[in-house]
Amino acid sequence: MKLITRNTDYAMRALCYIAQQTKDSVPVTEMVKDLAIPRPFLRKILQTLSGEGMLDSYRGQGGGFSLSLSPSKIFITDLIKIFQNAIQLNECIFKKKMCPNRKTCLMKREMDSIEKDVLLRLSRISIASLISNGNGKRSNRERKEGRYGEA
Amino acid sequence: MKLITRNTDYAMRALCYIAQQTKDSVPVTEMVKDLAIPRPFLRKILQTLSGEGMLDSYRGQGGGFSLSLSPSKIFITDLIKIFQNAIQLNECIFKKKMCPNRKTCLMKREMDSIEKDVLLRLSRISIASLISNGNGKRSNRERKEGRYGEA
DNA sequence: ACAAATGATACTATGATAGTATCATTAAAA
DNA sequence: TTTTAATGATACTATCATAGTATCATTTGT
Repeated sequence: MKLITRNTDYAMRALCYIAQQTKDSVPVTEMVKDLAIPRPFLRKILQTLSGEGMLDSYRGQGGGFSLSLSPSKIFITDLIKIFQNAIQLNECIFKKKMCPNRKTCLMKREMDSIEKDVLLRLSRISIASLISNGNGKRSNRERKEGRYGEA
Repeated sequence: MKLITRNTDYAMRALCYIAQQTKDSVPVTEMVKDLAIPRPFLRKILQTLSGEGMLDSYRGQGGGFSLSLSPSKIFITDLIKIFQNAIQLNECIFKKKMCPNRKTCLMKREMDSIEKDVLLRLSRISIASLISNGNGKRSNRERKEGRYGEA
């Protein structure tokens, strides 16, 4: 019963990471050093994000990836849509077989409502809201301390 | 991204079914006729429910299963606990690596909160609330109409 | 030319979920 | 007392989404 898969998880981390860099573009090699993500997997994920228009990519030496959108305009639900087939918590498990005296069974109604609520809440979490100072750039102090603190 | 697995789903249906019968005990053979669940799978599920103290079982000819508890005291979260290892929607995916300037990252806080809310809501759905008249017994009219209506 | 990057794409591995199979035991009924 | 219809226990197999790997082609700065 997981809400977020690795794909989505890693994508979030990578986007946060890129958002926090000052460079024009960030190569995979650099991300792999800081984020604990297998290189080929991360590569695939970034390619997907690039294909989906969330990242701009630059080939060749000195190339890498940069955000196509402002960190405040990238939401977790966007990533879930890309990496997790269905955002469907239920699929009318009773298929009209149960709850004979109701137009729509309580189960389905509740599940639909829960799902709607979960998605609404996830849709409010942006990349910007996940990084420290919220402006998408990492402060010098943060950069100097290296990696991400254990706090 | 499923909240409810087949195990849980089938268990719910079976419990609803049993709750709606007037007999003292309901054999698998009978359930299989009405519910669209593979017999050996349903058997396994019922055995589990029996082992967990949610069903009483009677062996031998004329045997079967009956509810150990009132339908109003059996909740979906009970079944999820039995059949779905973790009721955990997230597992602190950032593992303290992100959100350097916060004691607890927004992501984790939000996910925990969402999870709590989902579970609270699921914990309110009882077997009784899923069956038509709520008293755990099927009316004669309902029984006569056979199966479960498409309404 | 070389090195360092992404693009495209096919492949493998793992694990949870889903489902099957079989033999043993019980108990009512013929 | 034998048969039959039920559950108990338990081991096995199948499927599928998730997770991850591998490789060759292309681009581009030095």
